[in-house]
Amino acid sequence: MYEKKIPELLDCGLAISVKVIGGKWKAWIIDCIKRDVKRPSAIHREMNIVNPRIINLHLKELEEYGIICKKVYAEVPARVEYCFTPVGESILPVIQVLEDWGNQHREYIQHNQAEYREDAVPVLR
Amino acid sequence: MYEKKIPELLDCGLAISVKVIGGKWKAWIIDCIKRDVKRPSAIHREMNIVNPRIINLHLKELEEYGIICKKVYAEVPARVEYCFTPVGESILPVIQVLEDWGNQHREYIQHNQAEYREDAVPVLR
DNA sequence: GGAGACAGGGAAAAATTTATCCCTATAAAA
DNA sequence: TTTTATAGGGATAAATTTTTCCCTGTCTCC
Repeated sequence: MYEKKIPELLDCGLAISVKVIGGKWKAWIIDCIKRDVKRPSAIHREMNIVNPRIINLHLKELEEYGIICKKVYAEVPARVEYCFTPVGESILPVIQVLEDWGNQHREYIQHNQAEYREDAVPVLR
Repeated sequence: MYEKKIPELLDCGLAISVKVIGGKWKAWIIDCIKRDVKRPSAIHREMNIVNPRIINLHLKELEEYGIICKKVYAEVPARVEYCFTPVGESILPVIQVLEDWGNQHREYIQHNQAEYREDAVPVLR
């Protein structure tokens, strides 16, 4: 387990939010659970381009934050399911807002970035 | 300038949004500009715990995405100001949503994380 | 002339996150 | 008995982001 050398600044609400949903694959994972793909193996199957190890790390992180809840059933082989906590439910509409904004401006942003040239910045008088 | 070795996946809107606001200090920078702290030197003064170099990198990134617009005035010494583009304006309420959610659940999340213990996960029958 | 404010960036190191590889272990099915 | 599915993690490497250090200039003020 990696130990941070520089303490995080979590004084602002946005830092908290970004910490929760900012990981590379967290959004996808959350989306899986939202669609009832809630067992580790099922999530791994759907997110087959992502290393399962990473998915597990993200799941554990979300669990630590209290966004998702891990249920271990006493079956053999063990069955595990993740579901949202109430706070986890409450972040879903927030994610939807981000999703919508991103979809609405994807082209603009990608176009800008592709076309960007330092020398194009105009000098005003 | 660092060149990515693995192409980004920007197929989902959330990935776009996180890309735009996900940098370590972007939120603070955006907040500065929102409060009319828009000159590099002024931003550097306010964000004095952050290395100016980093702030400049983030500013350039936001400019590339078309979130902020750089104005260079033909004065000596050169005066530079950043302001929002229309798309930049449109992300402000999104950030507010994140800010609000984070503030609302900061304690819960930090408490959970502090208390988290693997062995506390119950086994269901 | 020297100090400080202004805007900016290269090179390299450090920190952090993500990825790969290869293990453990149990039980059902082939 | 070997394979497959389940869940999971250690060690290490690679990729990425963030940080530090130290430069370049111009102009104003003392």
